[in-house]
Order: sequence, then C-alpha cells, then structure tokens
Amino acid sequence: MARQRAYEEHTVVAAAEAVFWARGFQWTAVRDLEEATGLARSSLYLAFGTKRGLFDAALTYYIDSFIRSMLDPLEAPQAGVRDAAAFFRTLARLFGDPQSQRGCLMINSIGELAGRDPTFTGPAAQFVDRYRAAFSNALRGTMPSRVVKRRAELLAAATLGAWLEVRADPVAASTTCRAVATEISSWSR
Amino acid sequence: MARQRAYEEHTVVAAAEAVFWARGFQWTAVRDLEEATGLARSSLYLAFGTKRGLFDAALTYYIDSFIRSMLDPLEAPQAGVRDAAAFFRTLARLFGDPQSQRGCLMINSIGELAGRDPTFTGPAAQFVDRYRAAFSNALRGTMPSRVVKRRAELLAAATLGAWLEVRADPVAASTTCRAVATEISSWSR
DNA sequence: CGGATTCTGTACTGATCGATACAGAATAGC
DNA sequence: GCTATTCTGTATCGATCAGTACAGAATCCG
Repeated sequence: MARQRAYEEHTVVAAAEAVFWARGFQWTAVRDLEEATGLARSSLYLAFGTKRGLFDAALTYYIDSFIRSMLDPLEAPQAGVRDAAAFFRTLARLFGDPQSQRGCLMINSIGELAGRDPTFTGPAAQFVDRYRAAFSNALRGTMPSRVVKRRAELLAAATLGAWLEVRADPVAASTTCRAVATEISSWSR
Repeated sequence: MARQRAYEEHTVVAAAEAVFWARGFQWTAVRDLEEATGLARSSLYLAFGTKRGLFDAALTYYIDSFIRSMLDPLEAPQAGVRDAAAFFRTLARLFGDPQSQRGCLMINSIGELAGRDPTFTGPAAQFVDRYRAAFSNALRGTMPSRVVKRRAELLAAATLGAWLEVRADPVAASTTCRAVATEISSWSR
C-alpha cells in the first residue's frame, strides 16, 4: 500500500467531541476542528467526509463512552430503586465540576437539531427512550407496573431537564438532582 | 416630524419570534427575518440595532405572552396541586399540535446560548427559577415545605425535559406529560 | 408648496463559512 | 531505487454571513 496516517482516529474523534460539546455543532467552525485535532482540513475531510460526518462520529463516541458509563448501573439486570437515586446523586456531584456547564452533548444537540434535521430526529427520540427504559428497568418490581411506567417517564424528563438546567445554573441544577434523588428514595419507603 | 413607519413594531416582533422559534437564533439568517417581517434590512437594523437585538425583543415578547399565559394559573395566589397537574395535561394536549415540535423558544435558546453567551445565562437561570417558584406556589400548604421544595424542583426539571423531548418525539412527550400529571394527582390522595 | 426630518430599498462591505483542487511528502511493493 | 498509492499542507473556491452606506421616497411643519 502507501503512506500511513499520522494520527489515530479515536484521538481525533475525542478532540472533536470536546469542541462540539463545548460549542455546539453550528457554533463550531471547521477551523476550530483543525486546531483541536491538529489535523489539516484535507485530512479531516478525507477521513470524515463532511463537518457533519465528524460530528456524527463524535456523537457516537460520546454515546458509547460517557452515556454508556452513566447508564450502565441503571441498565443492569439487578438495578433497583437505589440505583435510580444514585444516578441523580452522581449527576449532582458531577455538576460541581465547572466543566459540566457544557451540559450533555446529546441533549445539547437535541436542542440544536431535533425536529429540524430529519436524520437526527430519530436517533434523538431513541436516546430519550433509552432513558425511559433504563429507569423502568431500575424501578420494576417494587411497585405496580403502571406506577413504574409513569415514574420512569417522570425521571427521564427530569434527567433531560437537569442537563439543560446545568447549562444555565450548575449550582441550581445540582440542587435539583439532589432533590430528585430524595424524592426517589421516598418511593422505597 | 417626518415620514412615519409603515409597520407596527409588535407585528414585526411577532413575525421574528415565529422564525427564531422554528429555526433557532444561529440558524436564522437576517434574510429570513426580512422575508418573515416584510421589512427591509435597513428598517430592521434601524429599529433593533442587531440581529441579536431583534432576537431579544422576540424573546421578551415570547415570555410576556406565551410563557405568561402558561404560568398564570400556577402563579396565582389560589393555585393548588390540581393546577400543577392541569399544567401538564395542558402541555400533553398542546403537544398534539404538530406546531409544538418547535418546542419552547426560551428552552431552545437555553440549549443554544446558555453558558456560552454571558448576557443570556443570567436570564436563563431566572427563567428556570420562575418555574420552580411557580410549582412551589402551587404545591404549598398540602405537604411539608421540604417536600414542596423538592417536588417543585422535580416538576421544573420535568417541564424543561418535556419541552426538549417534544422536539424529538411529540407523541412520546405528550405521554410523558400525562404521566407526570397522574403522578402529581397521586400526591393529593 | 418648501424645507427639514425620518424611513426604506438597493447595493455593497469585509469576514467567514464549508468544502475542494492540487501539488508534494511519505510509504508500500517490486 | 523506482513506481504506485495514500496522506497532508496550502491556497482557494463560491456562497453566505451580519452589518452598513447612501440615495431617494414619504411625511410632517410651516
């Protein structure tokens, strides 16, 4: 074959993820991506096709790393109500880090693209549904299934809301998450 | 004096609101605003200074009309738990309208600007706090104040989440709102 | 009707956007 | 070392961006 790449793809994707996460898709210029990744424009376009292609790669990486690690305990077969409460306490702790004001890359992107970009709307809906399913899984068994269902809806919505609120006021968002955790705890008493 | 304006300001602001609501700030070109308002560029800039100036006017108009009418029952002195549940049932009904996939202009803007634009972050935090206060007002009296507080936090977050979810999946968001309304009803039994 | 003032339409500014053309650098197989 | 192939840096593309200059249209006061 021929000349080999001077970079590792996952490193580039991770660097792009950081930029999109902090600035959003539309506010990120290809110039910013060049600087963050250290790659020249031609290399980026050769590897990812378009700015949007790189964005999709970054989003997939984000789901498979950050989101996955957040949801793992909730999606485990042995998950329980305590895990749901722990999820929000984890969020509350996370929101103490100034970096968390970036919010959630996926939720930010829903605000920017969902309902406007047809290719994004489907995956966005799936993402929300994943949260609903995760909370359903964690709550099941300890209460009537129709109660599980409606509370899973409530918690999924609250999660989206908390990730949005952290963009405006991290301290308040942290308080919100602790309150939700307390409310969840009251369900198992 | 001299030549008089060929338009009414509130009409222009309402037209601009519709465009920003549907497309978001960054995705809206001044060209789009010319077409939607029927005004020439020079008139828009003379009246509002910048694209952002018109956006701020549209946002203020939105808060003073749409948001105000939504929150009125919750902020009334005689508001109760039933009003909180009714709020979410109203949302559920609203989400049946295809137009509602635009989401909430203010919440969309938080996703786009909060934490990035310093002049926007403060008002965004205030907006979320207004929801918290409204739900606190509606729930107070019927349960211990610390329970009121945490449930108001929960409902404020759920409201943000529902308005985000409607961007991705209006049908699911409507179901979410009905579930939240049912959960609220269970609090007064 | 005349002159002062305000509004509006056209045309244009420089800057920046995402994307591409292309030449040269680097590596593999022979 | 030669050739074929792939990657990378530079320079640039046309399009579009927010914003502005300016002339002329319209209206008011006298």
